[in-house]
Amino acid sequence: MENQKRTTIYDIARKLDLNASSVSRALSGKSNVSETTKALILKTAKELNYRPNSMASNLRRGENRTIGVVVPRINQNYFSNIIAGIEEVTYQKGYNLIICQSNESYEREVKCVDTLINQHVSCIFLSISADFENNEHLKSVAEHGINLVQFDRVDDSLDTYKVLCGNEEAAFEAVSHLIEQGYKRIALLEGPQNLNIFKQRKAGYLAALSKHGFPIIENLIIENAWTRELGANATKDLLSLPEPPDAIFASTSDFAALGVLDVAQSKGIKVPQELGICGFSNEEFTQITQPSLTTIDQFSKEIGKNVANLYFQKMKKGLATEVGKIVNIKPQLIIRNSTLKNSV
Amino acid sequence: MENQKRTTIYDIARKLDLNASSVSRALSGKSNVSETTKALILKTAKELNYRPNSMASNLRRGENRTIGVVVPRINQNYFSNIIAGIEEVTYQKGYNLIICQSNESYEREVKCVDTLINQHVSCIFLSISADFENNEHLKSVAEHGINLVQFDRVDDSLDTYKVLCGNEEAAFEAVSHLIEQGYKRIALLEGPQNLNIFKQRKAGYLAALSKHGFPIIENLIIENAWTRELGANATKDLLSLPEPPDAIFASTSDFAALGVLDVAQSKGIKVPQELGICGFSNEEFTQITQPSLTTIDQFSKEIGKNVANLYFQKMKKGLATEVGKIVNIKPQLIIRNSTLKNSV
DNA sequence: GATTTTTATGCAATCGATTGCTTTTCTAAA
DNA sequence: TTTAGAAAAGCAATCGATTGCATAAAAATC
Repeated sequence: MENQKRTTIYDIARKLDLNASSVSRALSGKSNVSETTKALILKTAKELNYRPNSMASNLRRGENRTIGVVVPRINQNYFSNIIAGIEEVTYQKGYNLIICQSNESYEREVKCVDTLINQHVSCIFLSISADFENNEHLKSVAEHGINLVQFDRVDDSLDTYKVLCGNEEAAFEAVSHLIEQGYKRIALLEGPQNLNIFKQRKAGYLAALSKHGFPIIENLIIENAWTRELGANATKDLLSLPEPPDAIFASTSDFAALGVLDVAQSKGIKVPQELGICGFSNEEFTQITQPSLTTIDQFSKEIGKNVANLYFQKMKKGLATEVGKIVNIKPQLIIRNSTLKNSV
Repeated sequence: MENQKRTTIYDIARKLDLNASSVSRALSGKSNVSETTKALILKTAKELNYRPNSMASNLRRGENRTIGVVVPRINQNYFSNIIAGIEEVTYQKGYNLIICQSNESYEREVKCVDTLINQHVSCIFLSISADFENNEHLKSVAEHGINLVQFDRVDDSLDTYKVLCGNEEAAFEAVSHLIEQGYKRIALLEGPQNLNIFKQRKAGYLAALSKHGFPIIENLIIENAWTRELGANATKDLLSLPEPPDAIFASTSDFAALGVLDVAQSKGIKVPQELGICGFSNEEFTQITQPSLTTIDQFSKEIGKNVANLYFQKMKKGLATEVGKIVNIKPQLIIRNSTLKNSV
């Protein structure tokens, strides 16, 4: 069963005493085949259970209707939603997706990109890994004539198409909201600063503080609190300060915010009255916690769609003007109970 | 930039005044090339920024180190974890993944399988869509000499490799647990019965009832309550019965269980004292709800790994004995507060 | 009926890498 | 120095589909 030969256009041609070229033309709907033979070819193709060999036609045409996607983690809500968004568009265009995950490892990211280059994909959609080192591999993509769309975590130094998520803006809004609610000492849980998204979020935080004339207190800024556990640890540290914060902006993720909530609850600290909490990403669970968590929705599926559309609508058509190379998906602050100090 | 030619083995051969076959042998590490020329070839390959064209070599070798995966939805925790598990194994074996989602549509599932067949993938890993109609497309996979591993939602009538999840067993355990906790009228939220996983869960429910001498009450079995909303609606109906249930087993998903909890809370019904709730899948949020939800963990990442290993360890090596064609991943009942009537 | 135009089909090269077979080159034994 | 045997390199076919060009057949025009 394994080694049976698949029928090729030659098999069809032989059976009908035709030339393979006619078969090819008939199957691809070209005009220069008579209706009768065309019908005959289609019929026997079906009879012989013929399937085109995309490897052969891709090779000949020098085009591969396939797009490679590289994300840090497939099974992270944010990314799997982006992929779903991408898939929605590419499927409808008849393109396949090859999906790779870098597992947040730079080395692996490079390998993924390499395979995709070898595969001759038409385009690569990529979001860089947490331990990003340099962009040689990304340059290499362009050198091999492959398009590149970066999204979310991008390398700014490269002039490629990008889909960004207004991180700074969102952080600014979130912190402003906390200030408006009357919180006075707002802490920040920040992510690895080699990723620009985290830099931007920090920048938004700082901008909001300074706009409202709040001092920047270094003690209230905690590095690398990315997970639930790290968020919890950071919170313990923060709350044992002589002057603890009255709000924590977990700019890394909702998971970190959940860690904050864990600690607050175990210490009997009232949220939002004594402690405001704001997360980032609008994970499903944020509306289920008690109290529900204020967070930022990034419209991940939208991002995915935009990434794919950027390729199909701009790059592929050669509309490579400098205008519109960067798309910004404005995130939205979702205000929930965990920061509504005023309304309680 | 788009239309630059990529360097081929011929370019390398020409530059070194060699034949392409030597270049090919050198690059693929074959023995019959002298060490000196080999080194020379490797050097110039690097200089010319050479990348092998997998389309060409796949075509020639008649083998594509690529595996196709078809799932109902990419962005569903359960499936994205399975994919992550699959990817872990396939990556390490140097295989690529082409990922497709059927969006629970039979028509689309067929199309996905078709493209994968055209792509000449080595194997297809598939979980069938909710509106499954027939298995013609799956038969067709085998007819084209492509391996098939079904997982989770499988078509039993086909003799393929399978990874199953002990649904009946799990449901049996869950319902037995409810009975042990003293619940007397246990309702079932069931999923579309054309998917055998839901049939099996129902069977487990019925078996547990009958083992403990409980009557089967048709009114307490609600069809097709798959989402949070449908789960909520079903709960409203159930609770307005003259003799309402004192426990609800949401065999469809944790989302349905969440819908149950929503209604219970809005009606002021105490969980678990007045109403026990059990979900299915161990979604992240189930440990966050108040009370936390009893559910069933399916070890989705494990399932993915097993699917991939089944292919690499058994099928590929031709160990296609009838033994071991089916792997069962035993799920685990996670008991949380939503069903602990006794301990309160 | 002859000629031009259109349409249908065939031929052969091509995409890039692989591989069985042959030829050349080198090494080592006689 | 000759020669058997091994190693290295070349030749050419192949994988399956596509496509420009040539030829044959049919249709349209005069």
